Amino acid sequence: MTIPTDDELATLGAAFETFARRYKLADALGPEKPLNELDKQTLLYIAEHPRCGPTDVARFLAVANTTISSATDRLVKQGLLGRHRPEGDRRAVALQLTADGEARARAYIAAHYELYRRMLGPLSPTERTSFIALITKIVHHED
Amino acid sequence: MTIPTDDELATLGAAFETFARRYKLADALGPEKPLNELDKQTLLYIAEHPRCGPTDVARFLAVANTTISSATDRLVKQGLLGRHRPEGDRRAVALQLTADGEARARAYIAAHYELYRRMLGPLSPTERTSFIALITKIVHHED
DNA sequence: ATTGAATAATCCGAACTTCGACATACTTCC
DNA sequence: GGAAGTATGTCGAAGTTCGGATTATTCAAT
Repeated sequence: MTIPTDDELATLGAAFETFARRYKLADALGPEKPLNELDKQTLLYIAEHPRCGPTDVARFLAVANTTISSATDRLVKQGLLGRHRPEGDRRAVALQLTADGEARARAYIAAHYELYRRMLGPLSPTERTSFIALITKIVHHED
Repeated sequence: MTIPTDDELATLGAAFETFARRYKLADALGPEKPLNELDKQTLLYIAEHPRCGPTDVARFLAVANTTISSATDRLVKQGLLGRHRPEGDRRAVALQLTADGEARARAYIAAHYELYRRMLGPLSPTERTSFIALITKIVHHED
């Protein structure tokens, strides 16, 4: 493999910094008070993994179990999440979003999509396809 | 402007999520205790803007002034940063990294570069150039 | 069947972080 | 000289994360 030049790396780094700074979710979606980052990630994970347990979330987000316990507490308190004891294993807890929680998750996803649209805006359709292909290639590579 | 398809957006979103999760700085650089995110950003900003003031940092990082006050306190306490009263305006404070601070900043930058190298690894030289050009185009666009 | 280890989740308290209100020191502008 | 404005810091309240104990349940092995 040829080695990227320092120049290339510097350009990429500068681009990423601006990227991260500019394309930030404006989390003032409505009258509801915004969730902190962990709670948002938790909400989104549960949206995609209904009836998962706190430990699954903790592993995925790489935080302590007790931290997820706090996060789910906050989400329950805000009426976005329900905790249920499944029949099979009564030690466990199955997390599931309420209707409000689902709506909130959908709103976040919509906001993400809007962000992606803005990102892709400056690119032509060909460039867009190319960009998506390249980043997908980067991500799909195991290392 | 043609509109990106939902499919494209979904692919891009999935890629970004994996991207953010995978390419995360392992901040265990050495025997020193790792800096928290804000302190790291502060360190890097000061590295690039020597003799800047706390308010500059606060504006750039979009946090309260007192928060930067705490962050610089921590950095000073760890011997990475010095505060000086400039002659011109004695209300102000000029922030400047110590030798240790500079070394630490260089280490972070090196770690970033290493990360970028790993990212670009799966791409051919042509693809690499293309990717960097595309992301630069996205970022340079005013919207 | 019983007991002991393993597992899922939570409670509790310590440490840390962020930030708003207020305070302090200095500068600038009449 | 004094009022108003600017740069920064102090202090305390509120919120967050996490390790260590605790509770409840399941599993495994006798």
